[in-house]
Amino acid sequence: MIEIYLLEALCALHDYGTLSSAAEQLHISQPALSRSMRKLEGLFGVGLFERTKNRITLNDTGKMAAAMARRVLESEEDMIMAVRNYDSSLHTISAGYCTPGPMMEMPLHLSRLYPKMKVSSEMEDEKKLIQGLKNGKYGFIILSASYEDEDTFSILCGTEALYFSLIHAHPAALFKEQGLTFSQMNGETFVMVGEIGIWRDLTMKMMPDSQFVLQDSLESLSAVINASTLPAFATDLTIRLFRSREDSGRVFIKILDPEATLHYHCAILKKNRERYARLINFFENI
Amino acid sequence: MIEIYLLEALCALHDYGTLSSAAEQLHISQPALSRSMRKLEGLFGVGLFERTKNRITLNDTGKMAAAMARRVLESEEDMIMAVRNYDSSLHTISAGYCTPGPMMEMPLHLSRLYPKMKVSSEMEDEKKLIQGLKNGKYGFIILSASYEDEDTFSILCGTEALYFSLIHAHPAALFKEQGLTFSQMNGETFVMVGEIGIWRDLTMKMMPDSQFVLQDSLESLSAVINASTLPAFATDLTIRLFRSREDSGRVFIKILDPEATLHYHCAILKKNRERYARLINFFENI
DNA sequence: ATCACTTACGGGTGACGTAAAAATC
DNA sequence: GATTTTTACGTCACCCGTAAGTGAT
Repeated sequence: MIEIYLLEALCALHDYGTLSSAAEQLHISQPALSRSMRKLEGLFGVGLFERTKNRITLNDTGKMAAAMARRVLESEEDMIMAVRNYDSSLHTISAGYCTPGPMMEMPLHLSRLYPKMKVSSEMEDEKKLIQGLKNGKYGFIILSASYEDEDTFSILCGTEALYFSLIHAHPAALFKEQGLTFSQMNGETFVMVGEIGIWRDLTMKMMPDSQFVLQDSLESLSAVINASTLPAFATDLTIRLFRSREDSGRVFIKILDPEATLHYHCAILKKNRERYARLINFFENI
Repeated sequence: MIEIYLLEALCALHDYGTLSSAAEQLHISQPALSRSMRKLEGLFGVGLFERTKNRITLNDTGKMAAAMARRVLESEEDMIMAVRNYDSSLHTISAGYCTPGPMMEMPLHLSRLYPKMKVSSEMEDEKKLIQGLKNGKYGFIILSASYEDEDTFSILCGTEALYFSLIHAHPAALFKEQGLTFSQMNGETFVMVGEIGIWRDLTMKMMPDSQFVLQDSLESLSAVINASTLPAFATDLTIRLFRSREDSGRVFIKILDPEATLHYHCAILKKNRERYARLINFFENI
């Protein structure tokens, strides 16, 4: 068989036209490349070059061989990447989420449950999550409702309750103990992160008269929240995760509407039940 | 990049299951193969094997890598064959013929006109010849009639006249000087080769009441002809080519019908006119 | 004179084989 | 004890680089 380095050399010669420049490109000496080309002709058993005394050019066969060699090189490159990706996929748990809360929380649990696995997280709308679960993109997905079909089962895996985040001076801050409803705050202007999954549709639907100032990321959000007096949102989960960072002058008031509490369900393909046994067991013992 | 010999080693291990038997198959020592597999893992940057103390097996990634490696090897093999075939095609003149006469005669001329070229000859019906000319299978074709279209031109390149070949004792042998017509021999039984292209359709059409004893090859035909008293066929061309071999007791009588003389035309793609200039010139000077 | 390819020669990397050890069946 | 893999070590092939030579621009 013909070794790869010879094919690479042939392609380099095809690309750069002369032995010298191709050799430079390949980081080898020019005589070495000259020898390789001779060797290549021997292995093919076919003439590939027109040689004059101080010039070597690819003949028709040589050009054709270079073109085909490039395809072989590409196919090898593809193979290497495919193998690496496959190996990587065997060592990573890919999860899809409908909201940022679980997406922030789950990797902590996963890295404890599967110490040797890498974790990859992604937020998408629920339709794409289900699609990705079925085509293998995700190992499991976190939805806001149960999902079952012939290939798929799901289990309840937690809840997340929405809160208003208000400055103490806000009139509604008085409702701290008793809670508020969406309708009571309808019409106010809120600060909100763009990437909050289904929360966004929910709040817009429940408070159709409100305006929402969107922020790109959680970082800029907390800056704006701290600097502004506008109401914002939090959830029990984010309050717990970030409480230590900033108790700074905001009061969190539970939203009483049942829609304000999401019941998360983890959906997994039935054929993968075994692989995610530890995760399932973890959810069942919450 | 990963060299081919490593991929071959991986595939051998996949096929034979153990290092020892794979090494034997590859004609290398077993430790050498062991090292190669370690090197391969290094190059992929990925584990490919499950190793116990005295057993090595491909893991999932390894099996997948072996499968993909095999495809790379096949693609390289294909490339090598394609290059060799392409080179060969550049150095051979492929011709298609409608009858055996020119097919026997032309290679002699061709090897003189194109001393460095190989010659490949084939007999087919005229429809397939034209098809083959257009798709590049043939460099030129010899037809029994002129053929011209937007891509193709043809030139008259010779004639071949059909003769009856009779034993001297045959009554019709008396017509030696004056010739015979198909109708005069219609009804007789002839010995005939199977592979004579359009001659066969012609004789059957012109002598619908005759029977034709078919022989596989020219060799068996001449044996049968010599041993038998049945009439047979010859042409000016075959008489000239084989006369030296056997003047043996047969008389050749020209067939007078105009259909018995074929006017051969050589068809060539217009784009190849330059390439076949010597051949065209040869035909024009006959 | 410079550039480009080839030939010639010496050196080093690395792939190989042999031998031996370790472990499993 | 037979088989299989790994480790260790010495050898050899082969690919490489330097240097010199030839011919063309």
